[in-house]
Amino acid sequence: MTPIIRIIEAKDHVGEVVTVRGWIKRRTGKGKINFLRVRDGSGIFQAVAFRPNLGDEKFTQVKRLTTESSVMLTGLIKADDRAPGVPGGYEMDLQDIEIVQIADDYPITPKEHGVEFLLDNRHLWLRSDRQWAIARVRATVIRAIRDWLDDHGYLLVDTPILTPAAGEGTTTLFEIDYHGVPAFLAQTGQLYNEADIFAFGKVYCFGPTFRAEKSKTRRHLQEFWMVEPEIAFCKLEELLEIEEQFVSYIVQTTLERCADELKLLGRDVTLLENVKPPFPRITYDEAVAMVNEAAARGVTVPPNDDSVPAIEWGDDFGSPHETFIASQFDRPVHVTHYPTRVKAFYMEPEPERPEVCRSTDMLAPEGYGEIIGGSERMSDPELLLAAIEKHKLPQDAYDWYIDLRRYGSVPHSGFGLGVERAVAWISGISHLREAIAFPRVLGRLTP
RNA sequence: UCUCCGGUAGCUCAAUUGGCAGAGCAUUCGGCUGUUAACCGAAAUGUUGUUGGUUCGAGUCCAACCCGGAGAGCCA
Repeated sequence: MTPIIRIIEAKDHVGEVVTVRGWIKRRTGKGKINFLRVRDGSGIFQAVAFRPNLGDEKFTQVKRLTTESSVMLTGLIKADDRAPGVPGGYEMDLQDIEIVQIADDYPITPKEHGVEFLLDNRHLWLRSDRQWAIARVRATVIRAIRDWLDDHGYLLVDTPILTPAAGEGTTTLFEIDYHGVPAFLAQTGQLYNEADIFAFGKVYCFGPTFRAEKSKTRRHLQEFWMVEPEIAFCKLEELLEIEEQFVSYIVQTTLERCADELKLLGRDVTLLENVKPPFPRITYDEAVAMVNEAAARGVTVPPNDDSVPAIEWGDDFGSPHETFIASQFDRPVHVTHYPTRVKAFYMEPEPERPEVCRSTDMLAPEGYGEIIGGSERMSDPELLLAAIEKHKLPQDAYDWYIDLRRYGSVPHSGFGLGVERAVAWISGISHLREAIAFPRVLGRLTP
């Protein structure tokens, strides 16, 4: 019985006879030699089946292997510069083979496929090199998120997914039947996070969130994962520092741990190496001036090379504006102090200038858009009550939320980071649908 | 919801002015000792998204609808 190893461990077993269990990605052959590209989840390498070494009977079995057939392969691990794979450079000289199953005709071929076909076959598409690399980047990003927060005194406190009508942007909520009462899938855990900080100081929630927006772009999913830290005794300025330390750690950790995966994805990592504090900070006022100056010059932005439209002070930025602003910097940029009227009711107004609020968006470079939205929250109960009235929200639904400001209110801040947007940005992939195993894009619920 | 683009073999696409429905890949068979989307030879592959219309004749023109993609708005 030979030892069973994972492909990623092959480099530690050069000169040994071992067994690898996995799937045939592709078989190519030339007469008495066949090359098996093998995947086992940990990595990708090739096994070389050479008829004189393997014997006629086993070689005949090798030639029966179809794409995605499952096998147990035993052979000698050799270092060879010609050997492709991830990490590559090592291959198996095949000595024995046990076929677990000969796979039926596999629908996904090495040639190009359309988006619809691939999404219909998402359960199989996940087996491809590229999806494997993205899944590993995602897992690494999530681990970095949790490590950083856990190591910096944040307590994980999960927030509910089934929520009552909160009155804010109800058109974007998925409604469900909660035993005869309408309920909604959560689009944020933030309000609950605010309750949690008064009990636990610094908290985060991490889970799926739901937006029923009719958004059909590369930057939108109906269901996506978001991490939302919330911090007591924290004002906007401190929040900005936390955000950039957090994002830098995620990016640098992923660069370190997923070098092979990013290489497979063709990511230009030099653009990520810059992602270290401090990040540039501009105000909404400055951003508006930048945009309008660019609009006057007729600057165009990807993806369609449309010119940057002018903006009037007080309006929110559209995607082309954000793309342009982010393109002016070599790392993510904080844009702070948005007009109060375009932001959520709970954001703390700037005391000297209440028409703007102590909000911040972090825009990722390379057109990936807003990856973080955050703010200092309103801490005064009277101001909050007035804001709820001004936004014509049902006051009784917010009784508990106002309570938080009545029993030991403190300045506090928090933000939400979209996991798929972060993964897409770090991976350099163009569409969020590849940043999660089973994406929920508008108009699709399967597989 | 709006704007633009598309739907032809299992997959990716082609088809001239409206005139016999075609390739490559995948599949099957044969050949070859270093392949990286192998190569060479052979075989097999169709309700052209749906419905209706114009026409001697429609993949091609017209209308409606269905599905998909890109973008806008909104957001992470």
